[in-house]
Amino acid sequence: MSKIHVFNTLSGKKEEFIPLQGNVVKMYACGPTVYDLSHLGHARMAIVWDVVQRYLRFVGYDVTYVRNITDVDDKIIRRASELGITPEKLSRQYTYKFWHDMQKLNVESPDFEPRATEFIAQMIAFTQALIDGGHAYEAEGDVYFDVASFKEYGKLGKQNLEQLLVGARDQAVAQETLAHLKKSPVDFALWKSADVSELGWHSPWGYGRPGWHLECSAMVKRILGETIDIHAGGEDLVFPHHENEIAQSEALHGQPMARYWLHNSFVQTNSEKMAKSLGNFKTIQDLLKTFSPDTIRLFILQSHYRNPIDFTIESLQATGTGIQRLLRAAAFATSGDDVDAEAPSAAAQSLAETFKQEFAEAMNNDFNTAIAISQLYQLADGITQNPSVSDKHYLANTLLHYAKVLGLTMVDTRKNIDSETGSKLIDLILTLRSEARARKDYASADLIRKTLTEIGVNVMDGPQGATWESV
RNA sequence: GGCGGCAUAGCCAAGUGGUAAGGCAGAGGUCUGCAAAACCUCUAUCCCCCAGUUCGAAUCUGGGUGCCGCCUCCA
Repeated sequence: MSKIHVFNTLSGKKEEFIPLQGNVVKMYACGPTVYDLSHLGHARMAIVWDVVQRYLRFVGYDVTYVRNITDVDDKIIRRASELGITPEKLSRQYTYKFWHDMQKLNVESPDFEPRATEFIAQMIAFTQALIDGGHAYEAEGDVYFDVASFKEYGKLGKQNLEQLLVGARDQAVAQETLAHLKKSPVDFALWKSADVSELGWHSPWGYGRPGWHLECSAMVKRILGETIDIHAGGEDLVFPHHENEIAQSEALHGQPMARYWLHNSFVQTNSEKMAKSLGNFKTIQDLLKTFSPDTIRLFILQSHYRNPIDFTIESLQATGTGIQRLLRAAAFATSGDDVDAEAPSAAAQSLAETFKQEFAEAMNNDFNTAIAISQLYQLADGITQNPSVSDKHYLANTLLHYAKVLGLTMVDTRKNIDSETGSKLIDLILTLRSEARARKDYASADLIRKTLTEIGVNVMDGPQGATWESV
């Protein structure tokens, strides 16, 4: 089997993936700031890194996966005061909603899901250590990171410090309030002072709150250690968020913060970034009203994670139609009773082997889920074309197994009728209809079919009688 | 202004030197009382434009054009 290669933002190249310690993989993904409902963009982040950690486990790595929740932030505070509730209440509310969305989308819970407010002590200690090491300074209750003290600043975002200073100078004019506190306009806050009436904590520099960038550095250090294998997140975090994390952590520890920096691209609408600030987003809650979790997941995984996805209802619908073929082929895994009596044929075993190789090849190549999914479709064709029941069963189990590596539930939602009574009623009606058909009373038969269609039940006449599915 | 990315059929989307995966839609067919579904078959002489390197390029180089992201909170 080929080796895993990943695109590392830090080097700008695809590199072979070699964890620091043998089989152990330490992975951290930046999660959401919980001040509003999660949208399709958050779903992409969660699903992409969910698949990466699932796959790494699948090939045998001992993975510790951490995804944080930012629950202290200016936006949370602002939003809470608009709503007249406490920031804690607001963030807790949206944390629960995020968890609910994740569960619906079949995103596995991370091994650790730290919330920033649980690690304030570590953040204060981190900041103090940076001050002691000469990498940070206090100014009127704020603490700033001294960018000039970290010579590699800009290496992740490929930013030139002089250019940044030019840009920052313009910013500084607009934000004079802070400018006088910083040694350099590009210095960023580790700790921000706050009024005691606001959300905050006591620190050696007075009452205040941690800076956003510091949160991740402190939590990574506390939970995973000084050097981790994979640090992941949305591409908008490359600069400045991850750049600043690197500056803080590497200035303090003198060693790489992460071996591989992986970034997912965005979901766009009309070729424009989907974002709360632009008001063009689709919430996960909303989408789940119309589309199945598998449809949403497949839609996201059909594109490579580093390419933008242009979201349209039409393309989601197209994905939903396509997934039916996968589900039908997978259904052979459970149908048939005495299927295990015969061993799969050599041809079927060979097909399965080829499939597994192609699947691994795709995933090993920077998690190319688009290719992996196309292999799923080809396997599905192989299943429907194979006349042998035992082969179908064997291949369908392979299909299911690998679909689940991608986090697809493969639950066929089409037979969802509210109750057993309802199902039995429909079965009864269809029995009556088939009697009508036997009498060549097609007017009655068509009336029944039309009426059932109207209430969302599709009737399909086949050689073995009629079957139905609820849509 | 600086940095980075993308441009492949009607739509979505893989492919980074060897002659265009896959999905949706479309066409034809099988089945059927009809329909739907299912299943089978077909569907880009060509990969934004120009020039170059090469036996050979969608893939590499140079130059254009268009679009997007980051540089400010953002997955």
